[in-house]
Amino acid sequence: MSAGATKAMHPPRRARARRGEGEKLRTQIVDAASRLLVETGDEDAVSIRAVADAVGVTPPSIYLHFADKNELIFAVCERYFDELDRVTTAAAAEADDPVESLILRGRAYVKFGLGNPEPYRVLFMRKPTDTPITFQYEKIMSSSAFGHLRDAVAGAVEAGRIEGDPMLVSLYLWSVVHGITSLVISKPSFPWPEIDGLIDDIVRSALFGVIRRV
Amino acid sequence: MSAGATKAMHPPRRARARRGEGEKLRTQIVDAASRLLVETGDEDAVSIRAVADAVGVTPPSIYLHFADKNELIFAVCERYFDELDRVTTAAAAEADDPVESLILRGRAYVKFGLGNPEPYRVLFMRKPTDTPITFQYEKIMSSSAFGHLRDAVAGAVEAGRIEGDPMLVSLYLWSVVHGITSLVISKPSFPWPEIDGLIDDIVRSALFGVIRRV
DNA sequence: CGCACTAACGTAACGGCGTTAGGTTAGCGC
DNA sequence: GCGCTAACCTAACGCCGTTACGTTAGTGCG
Repeated sequence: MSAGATKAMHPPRRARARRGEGEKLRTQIVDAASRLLVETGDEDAVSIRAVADAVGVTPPSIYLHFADKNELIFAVCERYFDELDRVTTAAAAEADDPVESLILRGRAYVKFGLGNPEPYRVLFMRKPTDTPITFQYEKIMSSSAFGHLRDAVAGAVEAGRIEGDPMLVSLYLWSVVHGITSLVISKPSFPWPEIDGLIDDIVRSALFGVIRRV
Repeated sequence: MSAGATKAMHPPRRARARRGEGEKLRTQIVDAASRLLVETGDEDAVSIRAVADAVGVTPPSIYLHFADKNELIFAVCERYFDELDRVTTAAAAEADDPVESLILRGRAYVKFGLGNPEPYRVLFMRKPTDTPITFQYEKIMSSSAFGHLRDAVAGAVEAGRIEGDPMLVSLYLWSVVHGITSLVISKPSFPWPEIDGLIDDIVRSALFGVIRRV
């Protein structure tokens, strides 16, 4: 498979942390892993050994702060969870109309995913056996991103602009934006039409399916 | 990570094939890999060594017929490509109405994906760098499954039942069914509502967004 | 019948990976 | 100044994909 990116590029051995400051290593590990992920754009390049090298520490030291490799990778990608919420919330605020606001929110979701493909893949396209259980349920359900979507949909329903159960409609809209996002991530060489137009088209068609007719 | 499933379960050494029958090994390899994939339900259990063991041959012999591991795994999953077309085509034939037929087709797509999660993951949810280029473009574009969808959409447009460019609408519908499929595959522990109802709800809402109003 | 040729494999090894058992060092309290 | 323990390191296991190269056995030919 051959994934390794940087090799044998030991920075100077990290100085041992002082007593009571053992947690400093944890953030240094996450920072290094995060840097590796964005620089290589390849999850496989973020190996325990590569991260340890980047921090200036030996591989087993990683396990002082993470149970296994997955825990580390998800610790890195968890940061993108919050940013996804920030980005979609900001986009949704650009329109007053509830439906138009949902459209902007959907577009922002897709563009964020396409702009951060590897974190998105880890968070939303992974095999469940390689996904910590909290990232299958609570972390999503209680995430601001999903909560804000549900609130927005519920608001649009109350305003009489959208029909249906807010939860079902939210899952529907999530499916749509996740669908195009993950397809483009997985098949970038597919002859997609102009991407911005496609996204707009898809999101609008999707919302048109649950809109309240006059 | 620890993926290995069966270990040291050598079946008797395979007898060498006769002259001119070297291709027999290839199908035996694909068969064994396919069996491993469905039995374990885990792509990682399909290692070169495990497949070689199952066939009764040594690991390097795999490379007589496959350039690398990905080529083998996709050779296995390619079979599901055809079955996906068969299943969706059969489902679509159950209704005369073009729109209702598309709904049935969509539901069949999702259920097939959920029924074969690992092959679906390999075919449609993988990292592009681990996906043979032909599976990003030609194999999909020229696949009967996608072609039949486009034909069905085009027919519905000509019949005046659906609005829009057939290609764009097809990509839209594909995004929707792939979206819910991949989400459920990736997050099976998410508190989904009753799944059959959800699928039907989503597919109907999606088609409602491109239907022609009277 | 025997022999060279080559198709159809096998042997041995390289460098990587995640992970674990157990040892070592250094700062702080007493 | 001394023991305790937090904060690491050493060494290794067993797996992985992949490669260079050696071996065996059918088969057409003389």
